[in-house]
Amino acid sequence: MGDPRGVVSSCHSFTQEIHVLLVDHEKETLVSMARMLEFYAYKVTAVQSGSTALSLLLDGNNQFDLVLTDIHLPDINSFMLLQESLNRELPTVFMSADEDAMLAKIALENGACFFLEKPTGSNVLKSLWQHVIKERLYKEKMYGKKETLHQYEMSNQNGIRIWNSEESDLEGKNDTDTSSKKAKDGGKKKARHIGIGAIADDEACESDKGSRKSAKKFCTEWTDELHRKFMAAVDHLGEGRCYPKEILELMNVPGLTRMQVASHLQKCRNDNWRAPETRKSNASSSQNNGSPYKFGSRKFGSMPRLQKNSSSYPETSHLEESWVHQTGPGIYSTLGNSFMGNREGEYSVQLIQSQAHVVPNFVGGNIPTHNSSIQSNEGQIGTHGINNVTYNGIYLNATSNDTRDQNSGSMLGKTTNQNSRATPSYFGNATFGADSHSSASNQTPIPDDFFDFLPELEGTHGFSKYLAGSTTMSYGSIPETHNAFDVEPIFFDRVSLNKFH
DNA sequence: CCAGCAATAT
DNA sequence: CATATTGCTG
Repeated sequence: MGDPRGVVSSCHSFTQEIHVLLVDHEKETLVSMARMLEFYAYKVTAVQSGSTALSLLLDGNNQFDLVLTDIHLPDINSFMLLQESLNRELPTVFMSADEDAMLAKIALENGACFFLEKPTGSNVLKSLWQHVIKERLYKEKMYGKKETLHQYEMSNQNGIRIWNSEESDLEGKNDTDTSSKKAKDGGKKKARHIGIGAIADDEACESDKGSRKSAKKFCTEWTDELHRKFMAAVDHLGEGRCYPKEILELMNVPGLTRMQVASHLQKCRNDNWRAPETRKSNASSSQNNGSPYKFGSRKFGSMPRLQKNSSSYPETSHLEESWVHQTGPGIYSTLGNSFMGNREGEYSVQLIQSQAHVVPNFVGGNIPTHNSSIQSNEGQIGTHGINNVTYNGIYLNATSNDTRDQNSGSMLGKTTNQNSRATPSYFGNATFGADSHSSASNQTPIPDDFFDFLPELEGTHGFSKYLAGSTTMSYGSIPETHNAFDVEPIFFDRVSLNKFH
């Protein structure tokens, strides 16, 4: 790792590199793809011949996470490779230079999880890791092994993790009886339970005795990152005026729920929260001592639900300093620095969380069985969807056409330090930021040039159309609930904490 | 409907 | 233990 180019890539937050077995007879393609993959922090083993690939697979010394191969291999039938790959439960991605839809279909039907057209855009490659995750999720669901995911979760700093509710609610609590209050049926059932979360040390959760597979409760760990965002939002809103809902919107963390924020807020108000690092040490003595996060008691305001006084709305001045005009992916937010910013003058202000939009999503994904609604390319791949964007401090409700993930060309030279990393996050059912229709008050037309700097989508989308039949398209809005594996890939490319020596 | 709080659950 | 959830009050 430690990508010398400082590239923010989607793999960085994994503990483990994703090891790709790349197979392509054509040398040029092989090399360029390998480079691209490495650029995105994959570990790559590139081979030109199918037989070599096969033997690598067979020998078992290599722990690949994903196989990416041209479907046309001169020496062997690529489906043999596929077969072997599937035997090892490796997600397998085929690619092909020619647009052979039939072949693509066959490949998908036979277990390939994706089918790409060559040449393949970097954005597609960048998102390949998601197939790995998806595969693991699938295994977890099938076999109930959680260990599979574990290693990936361990280092996810931002801490978004997926969980799919739906299976749990079947048995969990049907609320059958008593009809308490919730019984009003209505729309949302309890689909909301996603989990986001960061991993925490996790062992805490070993409580499952095996019987109830899905009873797990996932929590989000309030990592520094998350808390920083939280604090930034709080600061932005003003001490007396920080309500969970607004904080949530400002934080703009997919999957985070209002309740969670409220809970965290509650804790912070009581000064009961410690940063993860400072946790494990003795809680005994004066706890508030060494913690970097110690707020004056009245940092959050107790709850003056009053004055909407516009005049005293938080000065934007300090915010403007923190804008980061990054040409990176996606979205720009002002959040991020205020809390850490001044601490010991250690960090410069800046950073930003950019939320790059949807990447060619598991389109074409052929994860066995779950009927899920794989979203169609045409419909969803773009960014019709997540539309909460902060721009110059103003919430936009964008309905864009093409703010997709971009290649990182523009970030090449400038992103920076070893601290930069990306945190891919994925989730099952999530509540995104604000709901799109509520606060009309906050909305503002998008400046004409807002999307101008966003790169064009390049590359191929793969063959998702073959699944279109079973698809629920969702243009323009986030579906309320997702299927279990309907994972929305969202990248948080972030450059954070630029240390100023 | 939502914020806030406290207690309780996991 | 840290979070999530619930029940209650406004």
